[in-house]
Amino acid sequence: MDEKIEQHFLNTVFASSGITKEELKTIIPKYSQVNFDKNDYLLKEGQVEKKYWFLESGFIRSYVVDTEGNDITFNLYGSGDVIIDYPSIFFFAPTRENIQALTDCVCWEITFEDFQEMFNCIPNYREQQRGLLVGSYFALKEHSISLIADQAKDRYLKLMKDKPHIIQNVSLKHIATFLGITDTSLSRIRKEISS
Amino acid sequence: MDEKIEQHFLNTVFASSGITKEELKTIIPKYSQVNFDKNDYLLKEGQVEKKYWFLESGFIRSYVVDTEGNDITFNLYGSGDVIIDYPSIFFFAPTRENIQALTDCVCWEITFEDFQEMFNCIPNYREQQRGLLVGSYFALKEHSISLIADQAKDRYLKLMKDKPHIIQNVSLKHIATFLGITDTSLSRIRKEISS
DNA sequence: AACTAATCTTGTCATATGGCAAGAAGTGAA
DNA sequence: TTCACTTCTTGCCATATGACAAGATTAGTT
Repeated sequence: MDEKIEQHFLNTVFASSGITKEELKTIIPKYSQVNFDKNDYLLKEGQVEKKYWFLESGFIRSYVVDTEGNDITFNLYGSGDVIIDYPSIFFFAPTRENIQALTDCVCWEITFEDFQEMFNCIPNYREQQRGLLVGSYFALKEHSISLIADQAKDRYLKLMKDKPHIIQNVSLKHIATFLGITDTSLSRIRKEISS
Repeated sequence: MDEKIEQHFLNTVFASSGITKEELKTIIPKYSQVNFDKNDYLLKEGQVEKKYWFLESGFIRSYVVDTEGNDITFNLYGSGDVIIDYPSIFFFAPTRENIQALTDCVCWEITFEDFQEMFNCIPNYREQQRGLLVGSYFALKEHSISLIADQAKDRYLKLMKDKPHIIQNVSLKHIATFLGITDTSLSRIRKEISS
């Protein structure tokens, strides 16, 4: 059992937090592994999310379709990322996002109930989760600011720096809408950078 | 006492929900009136928000200063809006926003503790708050999508439709950064629309 | 009223990005 | 392999928006 926990993907997730090995024995069993095939949906618009996920391997994107029918990538996820839709999970609201696997994926799922219970009872877990969730919220906020303040090229360079594995594994058109530009423009930006 | 409650600004806020008069007698006393002068800060970057507000009258903006020193308006608030910073209040994280009164303001403040207690104990309150908070979160999300998918002119028209009082009372430069454009461009958009 | 500062408008020009379409390259299926 | 399909690149041109600077207008202060 101990060895099993030590090898566990979630062990690496919780590694740099103050969570003890004893606590891990309580925490890790609350997570269950879920595998998604390429193109599977984790969540579809209108559903209520009652759980959230850690992505161990694979790539996932969330997107919305706006009133004019544009498919816009709202977020891109790679190994180690948390996949969560806040209003859905915290306020039981039907989501407006679609979350879809871009490749085969291995995820670790936890229900909101289990999350809440541990959040209340295990201070180290609380601290770790707090940091994680805040981080993921801020990333979205900063991306939104970047759409206003930065050039497309700078946004691309930032993404390259922060999430190189995304750049290498997600198709250009999805990255483009995430960055708020067309695939044509992104292709040109790539060319410019490579020279 | 009853009359006092009926005239109350918060009464109008809760009016269209299923909240009963009896419940209002519990709820309203948890809110306290706070007045801000023009230019006062409700929250400064780095602080932890332990409460949130309803804005009865006046105008407020939240902004961030990005790495290049640009002042970017993140949100604009008018009468009836909720002023809240999610990660700060739900995860006790230091905020990255500055929230500042643009005019003298009358606000109604509630602590997170009181909010939580009533959220748990009063189902009608829970429903009402859920709708409110989800709405305010979605508005930000849709704004972010609009920055990608829509022309600046369309964003302006949308704001004009949704929050005409903001257009009329907030300075052009703040509206411009909120819409993700320069004040020069917004001035031209206004001219174009008026003709 | 007079003065200063802030806000808004307008002109000229530069440039980032989009729209469209053709071709190239890569991918998957039979 | 071959064929269809998607993805990516590239060219040409249009256009939305920005940068900068000069006035005009408005608001705030003494």
